[in-house]
Amino acid sequence: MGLREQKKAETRAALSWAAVRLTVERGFGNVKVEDIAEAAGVSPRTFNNYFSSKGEAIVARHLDRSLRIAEALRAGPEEPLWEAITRSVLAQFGPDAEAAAHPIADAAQWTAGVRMMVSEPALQGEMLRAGAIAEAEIAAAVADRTGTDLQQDLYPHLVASAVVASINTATAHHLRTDPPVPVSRLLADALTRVATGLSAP
Amino acid sequence: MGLREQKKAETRAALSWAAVRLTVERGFGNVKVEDIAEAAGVSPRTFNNYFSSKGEAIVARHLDRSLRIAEALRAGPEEPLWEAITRSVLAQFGPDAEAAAHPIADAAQWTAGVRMMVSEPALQGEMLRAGAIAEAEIAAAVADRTGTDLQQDLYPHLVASAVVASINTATAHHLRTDPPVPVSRLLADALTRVATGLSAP
DNA sequence: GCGCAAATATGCGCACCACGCAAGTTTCTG
DNA sequence: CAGAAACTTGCGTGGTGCGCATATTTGCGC
Repeated sequence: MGLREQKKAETRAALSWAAVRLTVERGFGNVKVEDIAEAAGVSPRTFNNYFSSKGEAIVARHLDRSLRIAEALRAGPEEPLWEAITRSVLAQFGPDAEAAAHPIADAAQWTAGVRMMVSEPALQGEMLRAGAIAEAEIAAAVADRTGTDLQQDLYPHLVASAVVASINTATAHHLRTDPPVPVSRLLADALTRVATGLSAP
Repeated sequence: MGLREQKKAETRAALSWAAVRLTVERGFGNVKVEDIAEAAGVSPRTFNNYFSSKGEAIVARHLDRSLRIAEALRAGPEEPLWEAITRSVLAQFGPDAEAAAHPIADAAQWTAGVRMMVSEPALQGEMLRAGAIAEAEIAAAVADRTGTDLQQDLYPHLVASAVVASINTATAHHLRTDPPVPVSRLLADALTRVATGLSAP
């Protein structure tokens, strides 16, 4: 990667991280793009060269992580579909390498801020949209694995949307529970249930 | 219903319908709030008393329909869960009584406009958010039927999100196919697959 | 019928936002 | 090292969401 793309990726990451941090700390409505740009050491106008809205910046990390699921699905070995899916999903929700770069001082306060953030209507839409974008990639990967056709068959899209729905549900439940249940446990449970027909417990 | 609520519902419906029609005809970016308000015979400021954004107005009918699924689920007879779900969902996508009130002149042109509309990023988020709102109601209805706990159990949320995902996937596939496959057929297929474990076809 | 309280519609104003355009500045390439 | 390409920045504009004050309409008790 050249110096150019390097700096670009750094600026993007800095903007996205600043957007998340400030939103969690102050609330969505109390953060101006100007603040985010300043925190990332860049002009306000530049912000919109990277993201077309505050919400997009905040959700960028979630989107990246979701897209990595599709990557992992393509890269993995031959194995039954739902094993591959479970492996690919859990790999993105394990011990987070990024977490080390942004240490959280007060975990409880951070969680409270995150709860505020995800309850913001404007961000809910953006978050779900990120999932939908990843869903398209996942559907393509599933089509490859199963020999189905994206244009003609409902199946790969259905699987992909069920996977994304499982992720959304598991993370939402994680934020709902107190004390918090680990996301990986909830994810594994959700995917297993979906893969076996969602019969009443 | 008193005269007051009556008029309110009418205004709301008029605004939402105007928003959809104008957006389908001209494209999202070429419709101003002012236009929608004018088409509904109301002041621009009043628009924001009903909806807090253009997107919300456009998606209102979709939201209402989705909420009716939860209603139907509560109202229905005792029967196996997935039978009840399928019945409740299909009831909202049958011969549309609303369609009679708003006859479409050129079906092909309308479909093209709808395709433009759903490809608008801002509206995708709003659409998905409407689904998420209905999802909460559906989850509650499922919890009732299955004796599970919304706060503690993942199951009702998982079922609800899978149902909403099925609807989204089926309608998206409907818009993708040419000639169009009936939505009801796609919906029934999707729900059946989800209820039986999404094994490869 | 009648008048009062509550709900609703409207006008006005403000802060913010997304984005096009036209420089200025940095990085890549031969 | 020079020219091209990519990126950043400042400025201006149209549009939006919403708080606040006011006028109008509706519902309700008498």
